[in-house]
Amino acid sequence: MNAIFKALNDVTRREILELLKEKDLTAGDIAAYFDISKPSISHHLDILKRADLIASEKKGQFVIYSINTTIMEDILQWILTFKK
Amino acid sequence: MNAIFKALNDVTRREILELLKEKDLTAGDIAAYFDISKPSISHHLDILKRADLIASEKKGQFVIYSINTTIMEDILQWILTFKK
DNA sequence: AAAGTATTTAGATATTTGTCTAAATATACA
DNA sequence: TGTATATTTAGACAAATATCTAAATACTTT
Repeated sequence: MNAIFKALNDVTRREILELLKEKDLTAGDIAAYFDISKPSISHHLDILKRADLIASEKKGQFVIYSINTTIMEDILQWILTFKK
Repeated sequence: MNAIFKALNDVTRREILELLKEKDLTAGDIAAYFDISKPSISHHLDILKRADLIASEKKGQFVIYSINTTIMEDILQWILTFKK
C-alpha cells in the first residue's frame, strides 16, 4: 500500500497514468508530453513500476509502457473499507 | 486531488484514518496510539484536515476529530476512471 | 565497425517532509 | 486567581524527493 500511495503522490506520475490509460506508450512518447527531462521521467516510470501500477516491455530499442489496472483494485478495496 | 494523495502518503496518517473509522477521538486519544510526539500528531491531523479527510470540533479543552468519508468518494471516482 | 537513436544510471542539488523540543494558547478546576 | 491539562504553533534538523546534466548501455542502421 505504501508504494502505491507514494507513487500516486505526484502530479506528473498521475498524469502518466492518465496517458497510459488511453494507450501504451514508449518512454520517449511519455517524456514528450512533459516539460521535464527524460531522466526525470524515467525515474517517475521506475517509481510507478515498483508500485506495479505500470509494466514495461522492451521492443527493439524502445521500451513500451502499459498500465496495470489490477493494482487499482487494491486501492479501491482500501477506500471501500471507509465507505460504510 | 493533490492534497488528498499527499495526506494519504503516510502510514501514520492512514492509521489515524483507520482509528477514526471506528469512532471519533480527541487529539490526545489519537496521539496515545502512536509512539510519536503530540506536536507531530497535531501536524498529521492538520494535513488530514486540509485534505478534508477529517473534521474537528472543539469540546471544552478537548478537540474531537472525526472522519469525513464523503471525500473518499472523490478518490473512488478517480480510481474508477482506470478500471476496465 | 561506426554513428545515431532510445533509455537508464550516476551523482549533485534545492525543496519538501516528518520529526523533535520548547513555548504559546485555551480551557478547567480548586 | 493560580495551577493543571489539552492542543497547537514555532523553529530546527535530518531524511526523502524531484529535478537536472553528464555519462553509460542497448539497439539500429549505414
